[in-house]
Amino acid sequence: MVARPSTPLRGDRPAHVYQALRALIVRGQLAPGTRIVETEIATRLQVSRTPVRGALQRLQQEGYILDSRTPLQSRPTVAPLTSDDARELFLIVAEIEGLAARQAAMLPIASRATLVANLIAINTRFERAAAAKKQIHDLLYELDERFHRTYVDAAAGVRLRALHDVVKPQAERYERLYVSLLSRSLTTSFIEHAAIARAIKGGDPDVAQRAVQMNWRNAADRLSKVIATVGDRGQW
Amino acid sequence: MVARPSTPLRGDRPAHVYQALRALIVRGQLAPGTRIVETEIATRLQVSRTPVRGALQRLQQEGYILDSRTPLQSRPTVAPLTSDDARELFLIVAEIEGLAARQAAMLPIASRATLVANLIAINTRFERAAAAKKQIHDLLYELDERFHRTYVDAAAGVRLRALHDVVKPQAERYERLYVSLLSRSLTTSFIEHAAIARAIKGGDPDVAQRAVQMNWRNAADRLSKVIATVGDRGQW
DNA sequence: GCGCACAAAACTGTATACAATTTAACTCGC
DNA sequence: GCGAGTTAAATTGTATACAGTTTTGTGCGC
Repeated sequence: MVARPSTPLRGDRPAHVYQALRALIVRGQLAPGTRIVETEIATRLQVSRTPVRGALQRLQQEGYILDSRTPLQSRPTVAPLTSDDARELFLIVAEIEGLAARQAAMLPIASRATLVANLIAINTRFERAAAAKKQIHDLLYELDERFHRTYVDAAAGVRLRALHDVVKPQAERYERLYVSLLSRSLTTSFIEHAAIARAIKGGDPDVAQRAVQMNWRNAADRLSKVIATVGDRGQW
Repeated sequence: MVARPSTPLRGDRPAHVYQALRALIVRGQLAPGTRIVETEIATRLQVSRTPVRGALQRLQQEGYILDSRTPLQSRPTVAPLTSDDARELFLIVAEIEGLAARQAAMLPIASRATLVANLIAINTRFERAAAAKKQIHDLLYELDERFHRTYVDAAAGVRLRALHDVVKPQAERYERLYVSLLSRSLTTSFIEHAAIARAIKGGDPDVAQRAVQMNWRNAADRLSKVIATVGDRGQW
């Protein structure tokens, strides 16, 4: 009897709008700088403005949307992608995941062994994908992401994981945009991942934390250089 | 002509509700575990449910409010205060402020000198307040908070500062609750602060970062022990 | 043709009405 | 008296109406 089966259920509408919009922003279909209009989104997604409003507030708080305030009024736009922002974001991820790795290294020996085995397995696939003649960017991204998520999920508490869930996807905006430009440095990534796995296995919190920080700080350097070359997006 | 001069202006209502509720939660007037009802708050603050809704969503995302989900429904309650949560929260603050200190140590020498002078000045007042016969808890808290905020504001970028603004106030819930129990360890805090200032002055990022992390990790240890003794609040 | 003034349209903030669903209360039977 | 079932109250999710602002468009004077 329902008009369209895809209509989100009561209670899921805000989440639905949130995910739809976030996907559009992360994948670049909503370009940086684009103005966002509540009514337009509401119409397109077949819901009222109320759930849209909730989703927009969340996106804004998480940093996907900015208030481009003219004199004294808020007008939401898609956040731009800049070299400075990329660097800062990656450094923050370095700390969050570094803390997770630190706690992973303090896990009891049994769970640590399982975790390390998983990490090595993922990294092996990562190596193969990076060495392939024809690199599949989506796969490479997916494996890198999964590697990091594995030890975060294994060791982080609720708060740290929540923070990770909010911050990490924003790095995806940059990673997806520049993954083709960064594929050269994937061998380095593989080596750094191996170091992380070794450190967690060794059980030294400081070493594990530093290994992760190193990985992300290097990525921050590489990425911000690339962006500075190619030029910022959504900023003029 | 307006009924009450205190009525918030158009556009400020959600922020107003947010701050009012957050203050109530942080100061413990809204006890952990308390059920939060939209209509009740709307009535009390003389606004409609719409701005209340926005404020609640934000509070929830930031961790002040939880969804105590019965079968499949969301029912917001004030988040409990537990030993585990305190520890995790403080460890996260350690990383965020550690990163800020790291970047403070990389500031140009001139701004660094000013910053360090400010830090030392604040810490001197802190020492005096801690040594006073009759400790004023509010003042001690305020000085500690200002010490850390000083180098964060001086060195952190927009993203890191935003993160700090969201995470740090939550630590306040614990600090205020247990400040009387922790006042014994204030001398230690003074020494740790001095170490932080020295490290930033020295210009070594790693040392500065570690000094801050040490400060917060120690605080995490002390606090979680105290809580474990006294017992968790809002959890049963 | 250019700029300024005014009017119209668009958009957001807020309030409120309505619907769906959960929670509480109450009654009836045992 | 106690429990199950049923009904009433409360609460949230959603939509929509309305008001205040900002933006856009248009025409007039110069």
